[in-house]
Amino acid sequence: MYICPMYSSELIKGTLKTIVLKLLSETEKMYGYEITQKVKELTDSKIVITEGALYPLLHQLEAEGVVTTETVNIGKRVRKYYSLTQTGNERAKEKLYEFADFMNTMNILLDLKPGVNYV
Amino acid sequence: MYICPMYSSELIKGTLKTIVLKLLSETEKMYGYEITQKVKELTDSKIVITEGALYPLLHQLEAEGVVTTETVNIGKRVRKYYSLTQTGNERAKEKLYEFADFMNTMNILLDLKPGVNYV
DNA sequence: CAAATATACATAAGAATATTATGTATATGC
DNA sequence: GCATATACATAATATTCTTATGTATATTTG
Repeated sequence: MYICPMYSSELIKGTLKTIVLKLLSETEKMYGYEITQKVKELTDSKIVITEGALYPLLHQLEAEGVVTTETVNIGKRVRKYYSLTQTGNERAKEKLYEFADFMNTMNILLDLKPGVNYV
Repeated sequence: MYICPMYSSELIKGTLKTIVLKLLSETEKMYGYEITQKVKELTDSKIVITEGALYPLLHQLEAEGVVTTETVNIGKRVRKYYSLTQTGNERAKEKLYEFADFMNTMNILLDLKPGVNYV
């Protein structure tokens, strides 16, 4: 289920966890498929999360106690909701802060104009 | 030669090529060690490029015709200068444009205020 | 002047994170 | 009825980086 992402995959690498934590931090609970669709929608299909990357990450976050799960039956199908724990909320803030700082550093390094559209 | 980088390495992943191409695009020629020092200096040691990552990348870029090399003897030591080819200059522009666009997308996705300091 | 640190290259083993492919199954639109 | 969408999962592979190691010369400092 690969739909030509706009960016060379290198760039997206490493941002997935930050994206997932951010979305969960503002929506109480979300299920995997929902996350992929939300990201696709918000980025106009520029970033497309693959299942092979997302599900293992979610499982890892659960094992770390960052998220808890709740399985709901939708008709005969199963849906697995993820929500942040208290630890998860802190982790989300840390990750967002780190990313913002990283972007500042990259702006300086690459000499991009902060502010307006970088494009 | 690992000097605790400020960011979790995940984030830096994928940006190395962009950084190197950017530096080479504004300095005619640079050698590997010089690149590591310049990045350290410009980022206040927040981003530290390791040799194990840099040298293989430079070799790859040369193999792709993105850079050409010039070996200079400094005393009894060898220094290998890298400079962008014409193809390399275009590649650098593409990479920078892509990265700027990626940052915009991430700003929207993560709901960070564009403009001022993201921190 | 000896030892530590800095300069300068290179590569190999291993870890982390993603892609691609595959599998299973139900639901919906045409 | 068939294609597409929803919804999960995992395994094989690829990519990119860290860590470690190796070689060698130059400079600083106690």
